[in-house]
Amino acid sequence: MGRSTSRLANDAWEALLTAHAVLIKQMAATEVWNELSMREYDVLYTLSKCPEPVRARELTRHVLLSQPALSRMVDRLIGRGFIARDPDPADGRGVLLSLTEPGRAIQRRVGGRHAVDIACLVRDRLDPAELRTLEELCHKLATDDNEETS
Amino acid sequence: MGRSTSRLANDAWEALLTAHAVLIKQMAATEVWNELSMREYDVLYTLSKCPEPVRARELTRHVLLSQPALSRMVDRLIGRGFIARDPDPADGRGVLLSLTEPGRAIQRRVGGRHAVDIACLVRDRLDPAELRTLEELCHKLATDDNEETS
DNA sequence: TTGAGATAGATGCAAACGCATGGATATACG
DNA sequence: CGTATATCCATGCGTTTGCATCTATCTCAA
Repeated sequence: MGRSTSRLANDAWEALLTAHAVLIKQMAATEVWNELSMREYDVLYTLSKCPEPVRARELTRHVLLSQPALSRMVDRLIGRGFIARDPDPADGRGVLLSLTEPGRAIQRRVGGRHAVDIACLVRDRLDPAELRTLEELCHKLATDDNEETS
Repeated sequence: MGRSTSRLANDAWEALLTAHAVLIKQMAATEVWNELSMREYDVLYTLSKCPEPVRARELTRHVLLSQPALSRMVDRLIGRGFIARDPDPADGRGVLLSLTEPGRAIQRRVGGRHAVDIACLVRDRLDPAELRTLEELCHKLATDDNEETS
């Protein structure tokens, strides 16, 4: 008590930032990322959760990359045969991105190994109830107010 | 209920990752970063919390940058007059980094504006009790087990 | 229908990154 | 004391990033 709401918000954000940095560093140190960098995995993982092909613009919103950076990363992932890019029949400007079978396979393989690391790093520090609470709070935090009306 | 602990851990981590990405993107879109990029601010902010000069190695641990990337960022920040680099009298290999007065000034200025953004983005979504809980859970998460014995 | 403005994605280019490595100093051990 | 090994930071180099900009397409109003 005594801390203003603003101070509380900043302290919580800094704690989240620190937790993110610490865990990312520890995860980056594992042997999981030999065939796929974390950023590349992030793109494939996001795609893997989309039942249908997605617009590149949509992907940019969910991945921490600028639009040109994503565009070129897509080029590279296409070159490696992991994703496909097709014109959007509903919008001549847009492209639709989707995982190929090899792309889905490598995402599953890397994702499986990564999930083990996550569990090892997180399980020792938070119990199930805390994990659920953290998940709920982060979901609230991630609520994009401009996205609700869609 | 029904989700295994591993599943819980992965879901919580994904939620944290998403919250981080969403908020970072929204913060990056503000006018705060004209004179200092977020990564540069991160370095200056970390330095600002150190009462004494810090070793570069120590800074690398707290900032999400590789050692060479930090080394060069330090070069640039020195060139702009924001930080100072001196040899460590206790260890001929090491360097000690510290904020200069202009560096402290710009960190305070940018930090002040940034804090307003943080408060605006976070306050609407979590109440004070939730903020405190989130901070506590993130602190637990960030506990580096290899750092306790120092 | 057409012309102005908005939006999607690609590309040129300089800046910044990570990996591998090098030179210098500290530490451990015979 | 001397040599092997580890640690710290800087630098070479190829890759990736972000900013600005370009082209193409869509939207909407006159």
